[in-house]
Amino acid sequence: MPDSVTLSHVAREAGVSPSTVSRVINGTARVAPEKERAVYEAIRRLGYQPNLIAQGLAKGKSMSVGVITQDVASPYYGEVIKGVEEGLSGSPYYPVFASGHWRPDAEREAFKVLNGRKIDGLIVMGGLLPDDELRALAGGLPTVVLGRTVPGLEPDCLTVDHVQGAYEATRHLIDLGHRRIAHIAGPLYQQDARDRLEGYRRALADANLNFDPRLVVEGDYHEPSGLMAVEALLARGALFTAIFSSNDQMAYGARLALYRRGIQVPGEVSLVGFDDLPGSSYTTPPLTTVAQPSLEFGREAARAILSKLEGRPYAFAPLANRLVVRESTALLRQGVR
Amino acid sequence: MPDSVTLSHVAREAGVSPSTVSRVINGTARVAPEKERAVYEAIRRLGYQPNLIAQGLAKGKSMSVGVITQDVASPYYGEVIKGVEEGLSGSPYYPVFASGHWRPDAEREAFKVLNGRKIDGLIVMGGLLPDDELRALAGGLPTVVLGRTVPGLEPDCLTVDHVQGAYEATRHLIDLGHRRIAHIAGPLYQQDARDRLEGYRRALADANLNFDPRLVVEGDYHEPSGLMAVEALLARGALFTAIFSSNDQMAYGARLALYRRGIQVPGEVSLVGFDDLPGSSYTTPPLTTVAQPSLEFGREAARAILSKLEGRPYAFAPLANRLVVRESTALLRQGVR
DNA sequence: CTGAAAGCGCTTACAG
DNA sequence: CTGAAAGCGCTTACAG
Repeated sequence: MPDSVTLSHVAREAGVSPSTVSRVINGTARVAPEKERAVYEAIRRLGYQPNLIAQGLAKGKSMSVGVITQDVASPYYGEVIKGVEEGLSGSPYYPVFASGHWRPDAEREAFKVLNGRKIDGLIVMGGLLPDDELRALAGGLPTVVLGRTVPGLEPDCLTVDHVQGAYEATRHLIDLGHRRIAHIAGPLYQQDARDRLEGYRRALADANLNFDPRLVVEGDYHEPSGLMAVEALLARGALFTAIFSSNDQMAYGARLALYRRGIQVPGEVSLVGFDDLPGSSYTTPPLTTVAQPSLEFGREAARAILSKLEGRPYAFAPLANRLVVRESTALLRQGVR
Repeated sequence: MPDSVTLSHVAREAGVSPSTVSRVINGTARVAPEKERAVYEAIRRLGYQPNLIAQGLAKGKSMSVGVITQDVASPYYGEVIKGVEEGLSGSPYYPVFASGHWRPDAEREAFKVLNGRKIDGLIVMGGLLPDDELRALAGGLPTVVLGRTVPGLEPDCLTVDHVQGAYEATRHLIDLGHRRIAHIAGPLYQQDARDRLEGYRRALADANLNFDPRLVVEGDYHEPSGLMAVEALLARGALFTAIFSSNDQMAYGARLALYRRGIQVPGEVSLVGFDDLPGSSYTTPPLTTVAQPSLEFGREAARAILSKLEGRPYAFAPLANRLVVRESTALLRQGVR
């Protein structure tokens, strides 16, 4: 932190008191036009920039909002983070990130750090912190929770309906004539993974198709688990003509497993993902998937926290997933498998 | 910022002066064992957490390092950011991110914000800020520049040798028998894109192959431009049996263009990328590419800035790209194209 | 070893 | 409209 020009310097330069300088900067009280001009002039001349740290201490707020994310390098969270960044830009608030790495203790640690930095608000993206701890946090701080619904905290929770998204994906496969549809589930300790499994089951049920547990394998949302899931399915002799993967990354893995086995997509097996990652329109073939409004998700979270910070309650805009049909799904060809 | 327990509360509770509490917290002077114990006890009982903002103001340092990144949601930067995060964790310093979006004015703005937050050090990832501005920044603040070399600032700049990486990629293709190798370049206003083009040219020259400008197309490092590049190549009737793409994302685009035309990879055209994004081992076929040590890149930056913050000079550990041969490249088949 | 005091750079009642 | 003063929560010479 190099020595820098302070408010007092500006005051001296402008021939007014520090209080006055503060007032013109914050527009917090009427100031004589000449003085105002003098202050602005001095600011310009000195290249003065307010010390946000000092401001924070004096005002009792740091003008920052903490964001607990799980993995900055994940393509999905990357988009959400970007949305938060965009949503906050232009406001006086600044995001400060901390990673939970999907470990409750890391999340607690992240919160402690953020708390020490006196954040004014908190955005929690998913995570595994128990509901009651989340409620405690939200009790002490304006909070927005992304991707999970915490009982008692509903108005602060923003989620997208994954059941519906998964339902549509499965329905799409059924409409194409598929009857034996495998599902690569996400880690079932996560709400969204359970929801997507549920959507899959409902679509089957509504089409009078039996749910066959031998057709579902649990993965961990990463590519290798998608590959292993297909291997597992094949190893157990499961018959299927389509796969609904709980996210795109696992679908990539599944795609590769199929490729290695020489199984055509979508010729022999149709494949649907979930998330619509940026790369999914560039897989071969381009992946049919459920698009999540991840950028908008982040923006919406930013808007919500901004409102709350100003003491206004906020009603989330409804956000919906939507199926994007590309080229990895096709009509069931009779006689295959 | 909810009302919280302050140092004075702890002092009162422990029956000592605030100074003493500060001293035991910071281990900044010897304190009588009983008092020390009393203080710790009080801290525990009250759940006290130091206010980093106030500490920052008093100490004249904020214990934070600013990180100017270009795009948080890019898969490549995501990894680097993660590396920085990891490298800083465990230290008392905390990263604060700001995005430059590859626009000099946005970078300036980002720096202003960070400056207002009184960061103690700065990590600049790439970007388009003119060299002299970067030198000015580095003059006022411990700085580490990633991915570009600024004249006069060499000891603060960490780069990987892209010329060498591109050379190896091209060489690999040549070794496979390819003679007509197309190159999809990155945006040539970026140093790394120019370096990779240079590596391509050198490898050709060393193999006594002519450089054919009709075989190179400039893209923008994103998928669509890779697709368009192949279209352009095809449209101009260029003959090639291999493509070296300046990054993986454009290679994905190229792959799709080839797929659409029914051109086999690697049967008819071999394809090499650069970056080794997490998804590249899961494309079909898995992509041969030049692996960048992106995570390590970020960690190294963190180590460097930490050293500098403690006043110790730092010599960067050498970081190298390495070719990862997967399945998108194959021996030239005679008679094709 | 330890406390009282001053100070970090701001803001904000309080007077006028 | 405007200045002097107190205060935000810490740290750190300065005395003792």
